[in-house]
Amino acid sequence: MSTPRRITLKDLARELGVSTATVSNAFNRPDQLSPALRERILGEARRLGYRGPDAMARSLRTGRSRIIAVILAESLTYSLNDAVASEFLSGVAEVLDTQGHTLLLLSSRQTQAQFPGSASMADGFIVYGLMPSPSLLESLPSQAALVAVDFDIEGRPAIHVDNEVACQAIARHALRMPPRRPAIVNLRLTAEPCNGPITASHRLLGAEQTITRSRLTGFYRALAERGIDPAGVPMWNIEENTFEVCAPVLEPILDLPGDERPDLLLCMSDRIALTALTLAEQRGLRVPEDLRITGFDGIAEGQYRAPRLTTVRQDSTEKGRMAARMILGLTPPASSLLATELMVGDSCP
Amino acid sequence: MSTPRRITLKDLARELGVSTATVSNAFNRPDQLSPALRERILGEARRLGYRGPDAMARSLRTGRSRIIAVILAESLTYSLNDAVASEFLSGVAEVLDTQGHTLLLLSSRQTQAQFPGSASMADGFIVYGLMPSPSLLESLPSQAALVAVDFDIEGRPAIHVDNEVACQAIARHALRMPPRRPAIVNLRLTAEPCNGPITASHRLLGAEQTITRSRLTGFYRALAERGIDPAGVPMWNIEENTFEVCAPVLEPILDLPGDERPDLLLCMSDRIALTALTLAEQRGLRVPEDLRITGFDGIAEGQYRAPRLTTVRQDSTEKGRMAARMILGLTPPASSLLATELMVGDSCP
DNA sequence: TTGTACGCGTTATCAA
DNA sequence: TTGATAACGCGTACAA
Repeated sequence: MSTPRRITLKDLARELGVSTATVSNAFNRPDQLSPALRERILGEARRLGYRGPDAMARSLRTGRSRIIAVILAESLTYSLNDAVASEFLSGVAEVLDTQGHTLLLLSSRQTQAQFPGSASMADGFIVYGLMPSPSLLESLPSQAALVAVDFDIEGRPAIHVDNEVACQAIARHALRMPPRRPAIVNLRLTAEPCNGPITASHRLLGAEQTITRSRLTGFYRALAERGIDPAGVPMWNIEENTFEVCAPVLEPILDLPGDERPDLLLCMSDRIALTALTLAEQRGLRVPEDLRITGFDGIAEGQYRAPRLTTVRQDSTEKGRMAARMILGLTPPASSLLATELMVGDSCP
Repeated sequence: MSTPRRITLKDLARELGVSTATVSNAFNRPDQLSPALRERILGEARRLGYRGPDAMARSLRTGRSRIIAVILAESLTYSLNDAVASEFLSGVAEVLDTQGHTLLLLSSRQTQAQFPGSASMADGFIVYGLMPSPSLLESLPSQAALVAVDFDIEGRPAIHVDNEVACQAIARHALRMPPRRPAIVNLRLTAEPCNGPITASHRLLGAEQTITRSRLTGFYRALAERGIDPAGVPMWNIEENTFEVCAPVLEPILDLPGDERPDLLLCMSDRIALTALTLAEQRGLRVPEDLRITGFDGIAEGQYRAPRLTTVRQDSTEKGRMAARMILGLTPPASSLLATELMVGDSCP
């Protein structure tokens, strides 16, 4: 018995009595050979069960894999369950699909110190949400295309949302009705991990490290405009944008006696705001009468419920599309800023 | 100026005056050379900026890419925003990560008739949710590892949840309090796409084509046990598990006059059930007093709200882990069945 | 313990 | 329009 080896382009060429170059052309450049010969080659290929040029060999030869990698800041488990990250990926996938490219998912939070070797096959990298550790970044092919999203990498194009303007706008809206006790719930803002109140002893991350710092600046501007001293507004911090992590931070706030409890919660994400909403409902607090709540993101879950969430919508899908177009060279690699949209719902009319 | 060509293993070997085999071994088989030499090689590699063996060349040589592809039934846009699919992917990613493998995302619903060529680089394929078209399946490398999830592919291992038993259990629970007008809301059950009532003229898909057929069988068994003729229970069908598609189907049901409106809705997914819950609340219907609702899946969104959803929890994450272990050969390739858990919430106490 | 030499399957170049 | 041939960068028998 001969070994049932997989059939290759070379086998096919030998079988047909033509050169490998011609077979290759039959698959890749139809204009380079006569239609008749091409037909004969394709027919024989089908007959012999040859599926076309091997992807790995082609990649080695051409130096391109037609794979684009997205490097997510959080674990895949978190990112895949997060509406904002998921929408972003949708946008990326949409463009890649139409361009015959394929999507590889990577995470900065992984068990290994380096990316798996297979990661470096990608033709380009979209880095989402957070600067990976320098060593991770080093392990990427140095000349690969790279686009940063929601943060900056020196010398690379970045895609941002105008966080500061957006937060100033939503805070302005909320402050049109003066709150007695406004409060801010931040997301990953402290230098050291912290789930709870932010005190004077906490150092905050800089604007180049986290988008939420820009959001806070927006809130502060609006507060100052209304003559409210931002320093007097109590703040809390949350490390992970999930119900499980948000709830224990928010519960004590809502359980404060009525004359200490905030009557306006400016939240840095819809997940935080929705968690607050759920917990408020469980406690019989009326929204917006007893408590007004604003979010950030504009995720579906906040809009398909009653009361609808007042929030700022960022078009994560479009952000993904932009990143993908840029990484594929469909768009010149230049940093850009996406606009946001204030969405007035029922949680803060 | 010489071209700044990327440095290769061969360059490194020449530079050091050792053979390529030795350099290769320094990276891949530390035991095959003296520690001293290995140190020298690794050091020089760092100095010259050599990042280790090229992934494509290695893949061509070894025939393995350390990439595992997941083929999703729906579009990536849908799948990434669906809690059940996302959890499944989390489970897959978790195992792949610990094994130094990488995750490629593919969808059966794409613009092209064939998968992009890069898809065939994957060492294995996890096919999730639905049989892809035969031509798509054909375009996969014939000898690649393959695992089906939530449906069957002849001659391949499959991973299932016990849909029938689960649905019989939850219907049994619901029917302990006899409903006056029970109804069933199905998901992708009709042979022809249908968003609305299912009539006698509709053909239904078979159990080998869709898991929801098994779910229906479970409901029917429980109904028959209670002496209710399943044929008399009105059914609706929904094609896509999103709020946008569910709502227009459910609204007319909830808008029926009180003496025609169902008082028990057996839903085939949590998304359907949650949409019904939201719409019911908007209409001032009391749940569970006026309307009892059950779901399927056990997604977080249904448990972190009031009233909590009565549902069946399937462990999608574990399903993903199993699929990944099997595709990596950590587990023998054999079909298996996951247990589910009845979760009694407030929507149908 | 280290080196030689071949082949993995393809595409690009150049010549016919 | 087609063919011959040299890379692409690496892994691994096998020999030394």
